[in-house]
Amino acid sequence: MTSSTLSTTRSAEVNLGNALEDRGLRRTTARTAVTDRIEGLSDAFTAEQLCRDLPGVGRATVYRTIRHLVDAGALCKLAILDGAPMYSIARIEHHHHTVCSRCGAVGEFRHSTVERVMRSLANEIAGDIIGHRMEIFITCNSCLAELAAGNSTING
Amino acid sequence: MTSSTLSTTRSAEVNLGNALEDRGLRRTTARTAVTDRIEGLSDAFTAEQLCRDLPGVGRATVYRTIRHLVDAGALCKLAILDGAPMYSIARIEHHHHTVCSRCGAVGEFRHSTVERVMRSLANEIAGDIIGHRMEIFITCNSCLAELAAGNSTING
DNA sequence: TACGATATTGATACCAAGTATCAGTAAGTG
DNA sequence: CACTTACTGATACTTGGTATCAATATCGTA
Repeated sequence: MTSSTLSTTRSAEVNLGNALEDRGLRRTTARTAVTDRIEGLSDAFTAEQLCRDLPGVGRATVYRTIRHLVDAGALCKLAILDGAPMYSIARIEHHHHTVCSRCGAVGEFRHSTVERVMRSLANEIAGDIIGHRMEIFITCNSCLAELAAGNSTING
Repeated sequence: MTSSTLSTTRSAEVNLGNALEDRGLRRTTARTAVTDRIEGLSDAFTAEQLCRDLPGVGRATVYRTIRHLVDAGALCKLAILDGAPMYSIARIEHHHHTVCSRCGAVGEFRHSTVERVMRSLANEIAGDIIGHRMEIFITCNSCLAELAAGNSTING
């Protein structure tokens, strides 16, 4: 649903099929079904969700394709505290995620200060920094709107 | 093994048993075994690890106790990208984690700039920020030392 | 365009992590 | 001590994901 307002650089150049081909993988109908589906999604997704959406493609193939895409750097894998990992198309080179804790919508953002902080932390951390991950938990705008509009949808 | 050099505020006041009692839970032998074991660990751990260490305590009880401790805020749960979530005693009020991607050692650190960045991000993110998580992936000092010392241990 | 080596598929079985169930047991109370 | 209630843990189950492997699709080449 809502994605972060900033840095939603939805570059048209994202092509998951090419990402696979670039790794020497064949362009098969099953893989195309998976990549097309992913490209059609606006939000982050789980592997199981994709399996449900593509009953014609075997579970193993869905999982394998996702793994290839992650290896290719075309998808990024998000560790979710409770529940299965989620994946989102890596449209932005290095970025972080917002996760709405009400509806689960995931957005991407980039903030140069975060990178600067990382560099300054290098002096204080024992060991070599090889990467980082940051997730910001939010209540997204559409959820805030729903909540403001009389909580009509929350009675489950 | 190695934990981050900074902010290892190993305050003696940490008592997981009390944390459970404060929530109205009984102080049973099984729970005491679990909390004692956790307090004896210097590193973050997984639930399965704890089960192996405590063959006298049922799996269900280990998992239940961990869940209670997390709910009580006495343990923090770390989402690991590949593998089971890890837990560490929440010694520091708000902190982040370093995870050695070679040996898995988890350290804690706190950095005021991170918090300041969060506040500045509030203006740029669509929605209400309700929390964040940051993990820094490192190669820890002891792994660096091992690597430097002729890679003798890496042949598995 | 047909051939054939090779990559891919997907049904199945499997594994690991974690939860629900529930009869039996332990804690705490009077 | 008796009794209520919380807790335990063996078991069975669920979920997320991977290994296997015979059958099949791809794609470079003749």
